[in-house]
Amino acid sequence: MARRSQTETAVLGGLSMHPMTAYALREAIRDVLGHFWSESFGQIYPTLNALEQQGHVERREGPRSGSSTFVITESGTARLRELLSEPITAAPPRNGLLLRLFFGRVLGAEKCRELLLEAKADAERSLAEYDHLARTLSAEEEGSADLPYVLMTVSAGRHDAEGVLAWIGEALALLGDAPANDAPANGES
Amino acid sequence: MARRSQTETAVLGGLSMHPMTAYALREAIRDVLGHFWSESFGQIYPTLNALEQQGHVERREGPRSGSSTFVITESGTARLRELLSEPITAAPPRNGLLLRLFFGRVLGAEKCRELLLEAKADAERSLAEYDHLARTLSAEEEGSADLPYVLMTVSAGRHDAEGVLAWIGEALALLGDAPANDAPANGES
DNA sequence: TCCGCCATGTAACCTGTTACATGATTTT
DNA sequence: AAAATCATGTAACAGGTTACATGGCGGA
Repeated sequence: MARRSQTETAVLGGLSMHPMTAYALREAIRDVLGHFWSESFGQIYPTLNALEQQGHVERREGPRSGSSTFVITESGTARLRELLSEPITAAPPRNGLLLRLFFGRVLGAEKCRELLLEAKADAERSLAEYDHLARTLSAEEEGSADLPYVLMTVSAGRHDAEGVLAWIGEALALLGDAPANDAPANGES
Repeated sequence: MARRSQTETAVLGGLSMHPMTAYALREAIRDVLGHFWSESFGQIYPTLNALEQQGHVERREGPRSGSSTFVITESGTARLRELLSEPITAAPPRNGLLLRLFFGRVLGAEKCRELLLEAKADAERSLAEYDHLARTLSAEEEGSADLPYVLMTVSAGRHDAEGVLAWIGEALALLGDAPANDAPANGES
């Protein structure tokens, strides 16, 4: 089995967009793939060394003394294509919010409501970020062949956040929310 | 400290509903919390032993020779309440589908479309399961104080699946799929 | 009788995060 | 000159899965 399962994919994928240092790669992953992926230095550096030894990336002079810019090779691109074609290994689900709500009788309705309101604020913040991101990317990367794919992932985030918001409305209703500041009830159920 | 394990929470939570063996606990987690949580034997057994030593659960005669039924104690319930009140430790995001789509230019539009159609089928299957689950639970657990909380988590699953379906429609459009063979745009059902 | 499920546990093995150690370069 | 940022890497540890080892019990 693949040792560094999907880290290899993320690293090669990042370098497939343009060459960069390990440090920049991590920043790119954090800033651009952040809503759906993450990697830490502790994974990135060893993975890059392994990929270099396999000839999938090459080390070039970096922007500073002692730093290296990594460039993906032909074989690296082939390897990436291979990795992207492998079946998706889904992480076992672990949703801390739902775990708490499931045992809501023990936690208490009031705390549950608080959790839901927090989650609502988070989702709203995310939504705004996705909108901003979509606009920025559409402008900056206009015409790029990558753009539709990138926008697809942003769209996933938006729909997810919207789904969460819709759910929270329903969940608060299940908790028997009373406050009169709420929106009118919807017709169907 | 490093992020705490929520296994303790899940185990105490499970036992808070009713006493059972470690084996049954794992089955319950798989079958009932399955859409948003998972635990393996390798976690459950050591956790139960630790909880027993702390006096949070007690070991009783099990349904078979050599088996034990675990019962949550007063202090166990208090501990559970405490754990449920702790801040949620979110797992770093890792969505293998979005990772593949992001690098879709390398993978190729055709493969991307296939991935999306697979995901669509999954989401539709999930949706049906959630609907079935909601109906079954509403009937079986009618009047239970746990019911609204349980339904809340099912509702989360449903909204998530719906969000995925909505997203997939948009994503396929971004891929430049053929005309409107689908019926995506019109009102929610 | 034999198979499959209930039941308990452990050990090996990954995968991945965090903290640490180190230093160069840019900015203030 | 000090502080922030860029940059590289390692070691320790946490959290978790899988495979294995073991055995009782019920039904075909």
